Amino acid sequence: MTNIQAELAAAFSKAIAAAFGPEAADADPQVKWAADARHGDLQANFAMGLGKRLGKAPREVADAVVAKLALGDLASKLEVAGPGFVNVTLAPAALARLVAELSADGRIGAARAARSERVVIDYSAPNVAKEMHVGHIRSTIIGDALARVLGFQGHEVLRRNHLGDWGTQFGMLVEHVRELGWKPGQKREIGDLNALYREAKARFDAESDFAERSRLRVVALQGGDEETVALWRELVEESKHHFAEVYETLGVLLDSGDYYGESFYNPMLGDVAAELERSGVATVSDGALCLFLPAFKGKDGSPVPLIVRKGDGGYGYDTTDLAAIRHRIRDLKADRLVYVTGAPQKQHFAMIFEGARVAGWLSEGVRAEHVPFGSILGDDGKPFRTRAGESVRLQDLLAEALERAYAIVAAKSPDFPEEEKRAVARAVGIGAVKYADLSNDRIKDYVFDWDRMLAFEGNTAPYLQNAYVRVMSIFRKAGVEHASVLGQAPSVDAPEEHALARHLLAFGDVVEQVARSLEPHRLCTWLYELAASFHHFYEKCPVMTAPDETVKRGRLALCAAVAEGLERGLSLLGIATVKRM
RNA sequence: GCGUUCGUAGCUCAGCUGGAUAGAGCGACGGACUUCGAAUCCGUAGGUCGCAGGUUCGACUCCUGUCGGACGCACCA
Repeated sequence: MTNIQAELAAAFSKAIAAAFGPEAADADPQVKWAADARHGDLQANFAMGLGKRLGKAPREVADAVVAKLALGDLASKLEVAGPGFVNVTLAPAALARLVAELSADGRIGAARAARSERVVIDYSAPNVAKEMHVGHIRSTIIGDALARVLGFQGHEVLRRNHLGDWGTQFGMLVEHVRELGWKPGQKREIGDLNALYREAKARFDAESDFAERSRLRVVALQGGDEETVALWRELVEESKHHFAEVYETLGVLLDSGDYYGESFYNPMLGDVAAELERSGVATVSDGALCLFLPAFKGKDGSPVPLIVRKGDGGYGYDTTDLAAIRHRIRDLKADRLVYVTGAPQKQHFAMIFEGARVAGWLSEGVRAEHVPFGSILGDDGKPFRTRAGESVRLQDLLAEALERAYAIVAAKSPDFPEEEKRAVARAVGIGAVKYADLSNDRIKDYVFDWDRMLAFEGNTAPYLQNAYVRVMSIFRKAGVEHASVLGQAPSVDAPEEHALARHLLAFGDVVEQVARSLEPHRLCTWLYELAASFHHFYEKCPVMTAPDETVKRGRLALCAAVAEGLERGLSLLGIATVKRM
């Protein structure tokens, strides 16, 4: 499959070298998709910069390059405009051929990565014994989309769900359930783990002797005491069932094979500390083993360390994260490490990465990236909470999404069988929640608004799903399977057809952008523009009543490519499509 | 105090590694259904891109300063 942007860039580079010799050959041709249809399909913006460098007028430079340009039959029009932009309009035959190719290759023309990397992606990370709430939703949804996109590119994606399943709070929790009479291996209905946690916490704060027993219980847990460990394990297992339900509802890739909680790294902590101490990278300060990083300063201007080993001999999250990064680089041999956690943890991960570099684990050839995201706000601009001021349980949120979507489907399509109503409600409701989260630039906070995310207007999942439904409706009407016309030449003569075809060609570039920037909203923007462009076509270019059979076949072929684009694009975001709704 | 991050139309947001006259949706106003799904589409009005400098042929984009919001800064994740 040809990437038209890359192809043009190569042709321009050649022409630049031919026109101005080797000293100009390194100039970036700056081939981009034209933002405005009046400027053709793609534009090359090298002339202004190169003209400056060569001391020539930009338009002269552009003319000279265009004279050397060999595009074969790709372009129907080349023009030098404005200060020296070179506008390229794709030839109909070439455009039709390219769209036919991409509709049939199963990838909408997106290339597989030149080199398959092993990517460890860390996301979701709920806490055991606490229910998942909105705080976990962004990491889960964004991480899932990134895992899908990177996997689609042909990378080997290792999902890591860094569960909060270890630490001092488990001393408290295990002690509490033990005192409630729990015995390992008993059959029991656990019910509300959250409530157990709250009870334990309340006792911990109120009863000093319980607090003391809890501290001893932590020691027992860390020391491997059989009964303590067994009870802890049961609590963890129970939580995993809860997580699995949420992931099932949400439709994300995470499964039980992806659980690598903090406890997984626990056995490595001592060795990590020993290694850092032995190599002299970490030093003792105030009784704690610390890894000081001069670039990170605290309130008083003195360096803030990573605490490798606490003063009491225990280990905190710094050590766990150091152990995890060492393990992922040294043992898993990852090429790329991706951490999808909230923006407040930005400095923490910058320190972990710097610490890993100082320790000699993270070196050139391995990329470590934190993928920060903002918080979810209510319509009052404050953190999204229930009216009672509590954090919203993820289960409740998803249940409401399904309920609201079901009400819409029931109202619009009352004749659908019950089962289909539910299936559509699931695709639309869950899709709306995911898309609302993914379609904004992730670094920004975003305002949670049911009505907006479930609307059929604007940049929403229902709008995109509906566009897909309309495409499929055409095929239903035509009595043609959309898959049967994939690979056929589309009609690209009308301006709306041309624009739609051109937009499809950019998919591969968009996927690459998402994989590089780890910003899924770029794919959302492409999808929204695809749907909008399809609607323009839909208004102006009837398929069933096309002027002749050739145009009709060409329009069906174009529709099939659009269907592929919508379906594939949404699936990379973890969002389902339905054939009617 | 230091650092990170955000500030684009009344509201919610795009604007790709600086590129042409800054784009959408909602809301407002005005249109389009015996015609492939009107669950949609088209048009009009609406912005000194927080502010001030700077770099550049060219700045919403980069740099400096400044104002406003959010967040972070040693043994909790």
